[in-house]
Amino acid sequence: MGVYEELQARGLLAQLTDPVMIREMINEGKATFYIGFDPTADSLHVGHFMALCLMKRLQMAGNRPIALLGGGTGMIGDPSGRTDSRPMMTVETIQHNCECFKKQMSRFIEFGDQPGQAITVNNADWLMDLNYISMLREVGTCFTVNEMLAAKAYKLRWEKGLTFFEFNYMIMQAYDFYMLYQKYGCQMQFGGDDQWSNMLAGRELIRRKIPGSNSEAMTITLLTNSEGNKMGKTAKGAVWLDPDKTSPFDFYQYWRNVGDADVIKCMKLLTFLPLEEIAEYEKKEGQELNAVKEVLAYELTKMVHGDEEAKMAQDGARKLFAAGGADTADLEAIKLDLSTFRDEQVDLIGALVAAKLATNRSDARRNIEQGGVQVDDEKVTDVHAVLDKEKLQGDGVVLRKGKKKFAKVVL
RNA sequence: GGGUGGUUUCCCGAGUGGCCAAAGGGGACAGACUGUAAAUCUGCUGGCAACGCCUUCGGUGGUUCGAAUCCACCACCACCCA
Repeated sequence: MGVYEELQARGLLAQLTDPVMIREMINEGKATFYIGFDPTADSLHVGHFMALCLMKRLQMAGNRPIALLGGGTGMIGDPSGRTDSRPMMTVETIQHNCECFKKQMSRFIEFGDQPGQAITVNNADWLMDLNYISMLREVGTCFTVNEMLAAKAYKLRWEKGLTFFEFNYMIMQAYDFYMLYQKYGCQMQFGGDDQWSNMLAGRELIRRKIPGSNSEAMTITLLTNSEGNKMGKTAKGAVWLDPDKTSPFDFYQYWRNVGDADVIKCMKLLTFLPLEEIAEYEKKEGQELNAVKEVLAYELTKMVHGDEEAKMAQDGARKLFAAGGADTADLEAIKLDLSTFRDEQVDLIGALVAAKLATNRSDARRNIEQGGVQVDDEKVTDVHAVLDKEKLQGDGVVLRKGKKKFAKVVL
């Protein structure tokens, strides 16, 4: 089975310009391809991770990846598939984010000068110095506004408006492909499915500028759950790959808690587990799926944070959610500052806030009133409850809010 | 450049002088049921030393016993016409 077939079997392929051609190119393992990453934040997230995995898969098949950092396109911001325009970033932020991306990427992809090794390029190198008039004459003539407006990716913007500024994004990305084609013989561009319009524009540009040229584009499925919503997002924001932004434990938990309907899909799309193994998991039903979710969470955490962190996250989670009560012995204790409490009394409300289990005192009070708070496995419903000082000075007290939030506090 | 409409709590969105900490929905959080899932049902959702007090309805100033609501100016946004 070639890479192409593997990708297909995993359900990764979304849209392709020429399936036969692409299949031949990537299976043979001699292709040079690129994937673009705009530095929209100081850490990669799950969506990027999928793209990196694709890179890795293709690299393992012998192809040469180019990771394109969008130091130039980041100056604009891709409006594709978005309802709102992106906030404008300063040059410093963009540079900083590019650095962060680079660092994280090198954990997954092998970069270097040897054949088969990946390279990074930054489109700021050619986009920033473009001259408006010569750009219009050189590239602007290759596109009609009619065509550009027809792009599905802008549909969401009909209501809220699309600025001319953002409208140009497509041209910039097209220009990237054109540049990489010339400089590196890069014949293929891959990316998320929301990039399709932009990728086609690039292909179009190459076709018009370079007679006899041939370039292809392919998109991979966006990671959505069974309800059609984007995965990798929580109420607090994205699930980041940076351990300082999303701890390995939270990362693990995110995948441990995916819906039943999404486990197998995630496994196929995100892990490198062999398809035969996944086929076995696919037979599981109901409660048995919990074991499959553990495998998924472990695998992903291992890839992103390493073996050790993955084991720790798994152990921690198992202990916390063990039947017959949580094992909280290993919880890291949070030291309380007595001077922040009144009358030298550690009230439960204050302790919950100090342990960050509640955002403020009102929130803590509500949770207590609703029976969501436990102190050392005892439900407490008295909002005026005070914690035992001797215990606090000894082993500490374990606070629990809801089913999944624990904290240990000591004095 | 001209015209019209708008800016409300995390988001959407009601509210056009007191009964407004502000309907309804979404989301979040908690409870029940469970499998650390989903669905469903219930509660809850500005803050505080909490049957009370304090701060909020784009900004500033004003009218009034009383303003999210009325007036003036400013800022921003949307749509239509050019």
